[in-house]
Amino acid sequence: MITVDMRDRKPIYEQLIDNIRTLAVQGYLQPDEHLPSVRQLAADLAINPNTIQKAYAELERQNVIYALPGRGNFVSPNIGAIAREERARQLQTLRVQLAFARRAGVGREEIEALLDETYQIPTEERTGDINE
Amino acid sequence: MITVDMRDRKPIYEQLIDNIRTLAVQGYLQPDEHLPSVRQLAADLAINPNTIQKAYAELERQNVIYALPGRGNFVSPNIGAIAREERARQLQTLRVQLAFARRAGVGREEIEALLDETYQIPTEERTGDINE
Amino acid sequence: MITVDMRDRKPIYEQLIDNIRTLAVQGYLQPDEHLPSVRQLAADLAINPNTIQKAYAELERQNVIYALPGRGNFVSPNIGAIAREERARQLQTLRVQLAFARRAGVGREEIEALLDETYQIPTEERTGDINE
Amino acid sequence: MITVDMRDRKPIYEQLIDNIRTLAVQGYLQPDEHLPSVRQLAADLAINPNTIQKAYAELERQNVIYALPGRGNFVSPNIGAIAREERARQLQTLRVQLAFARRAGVGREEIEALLDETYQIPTEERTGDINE
DNA sequence: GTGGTCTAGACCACT
DNA sequence: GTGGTCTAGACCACC
Repeated sequence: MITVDMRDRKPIYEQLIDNIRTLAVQGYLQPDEHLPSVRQLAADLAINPNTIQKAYAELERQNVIYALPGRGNFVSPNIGAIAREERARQLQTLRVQLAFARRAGVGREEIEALLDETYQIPTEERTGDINE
Repeated sequence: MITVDMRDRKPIYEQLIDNIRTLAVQGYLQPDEHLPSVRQLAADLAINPNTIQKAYAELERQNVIYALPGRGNFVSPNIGAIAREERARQLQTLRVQLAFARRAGVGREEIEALLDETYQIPTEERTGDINE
Repeated sequence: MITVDMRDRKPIYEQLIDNIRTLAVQGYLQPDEHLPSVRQLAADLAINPNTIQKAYAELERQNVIYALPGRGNFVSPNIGAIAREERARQLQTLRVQLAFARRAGVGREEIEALLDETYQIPTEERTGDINE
Repeated sequence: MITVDMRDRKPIYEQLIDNIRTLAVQGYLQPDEHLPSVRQLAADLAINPNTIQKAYAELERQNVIYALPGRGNFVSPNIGAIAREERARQLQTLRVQLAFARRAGVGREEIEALLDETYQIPTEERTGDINE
């Protein structure tokens, strides 16, 4: 689901880019899937069509989508490879950052806590065995 | 204990910087503690004094140690505060990087594996007690 | 023009750092301008390449220049912003120091004299036109 | 005249120290001159006597004044020498700072402007010749 | 060719 | 003894 948060200080077109990119990279969008048209999405989100166009243009530049003039915008057929590259890069960066954090004296428990925070596991699920 | 690995492609002086910085930041070195002299450490590690000097100079620039010419090199008295700032900065960077990794589709299990790798839990301990 | 004074008690590499930094900050060096190679400058100034290398390394750490291994050393493209920040910082420090000096009983005439000394106005120019 | 500014974020006893030190160093107080008693000054400034005492104690430690128990506090007979040392030190520091500022690209006119600001010459006095 | 690292050996100023 | 600077000469990886 594509959404935007007007109160967020991040520009709307950046929210759109991150949003669609994440959906594509995480496999929620299929290769060559037809994306909503600029006008349609602008109407749905009550946003200026120019903003949508700006986001689509940047996504095309990133090879995440491609445009067929007069037909619409589609998810790149290479989206799988792009996703794999992105994953590998983030994983490598994370490996390095973990080493830095450990060297700075950060304990494993603290990182586990960050993980809980990042993956947003509600307290009920985590401590569910109390009531089972 | 200060050591260097000649086979490591990382420069010796960088190994020394990271090594001593970690010792100081993790509390193994006391504030104002007297470090081995340039010549002494060079002899102990079978390394040229210039290389030790290069490492000590950079550590002084980072405010991790301070030098009294004619007296020796000493752990900075502010080392505690420096360590805390470093920890906070690395933790914040890690939080951001974890969010990026998750958005790229990295699963929590993969990060747990990286954690095992980072904190160097021997394979025996990690898998042994599960099914035995 | 980059020069060094062997008779000066200030270390050669510090002279080089100050010298090049001043040239860059005052706009005599263009962003991304190619600096003399380590060996070339060493030959020109009749100085050991290691000393040049030490100066270049510190300038890179200060973000005044950047190195492309195998290509050479270049003036930082951000040199303009770096110069502006430096100027503002020095001006503020000077403002504080002037207040201290005045409180210590230093008169304005003495500071004017220091200014003449600092900006090296030849005696002829300074006194000549007053009574002539 | 000894004054304090309650709204200033600088501690009152530091204001007192700077204030009295400046008066002594600038020659407004004579060697061996009798300073107001702790109680008298406390009453005049509507300040706790302990604060006055703390300031007098620090000034005695700096050899700016000396205390005769039961008699009172007096300006040090060496105040002249102390003032000269202080002046010389501030002048030297200023000389160095001026060199730094010049190297950062600060022009002489800017420093002249700072001087006007520091020595607080009202515009009327400076441009007095307009109405003379 | 370039920057970057390391070694060996020397000298200085300071404690 | 200590840190700090400098030289001379070598080797590596990269372009």
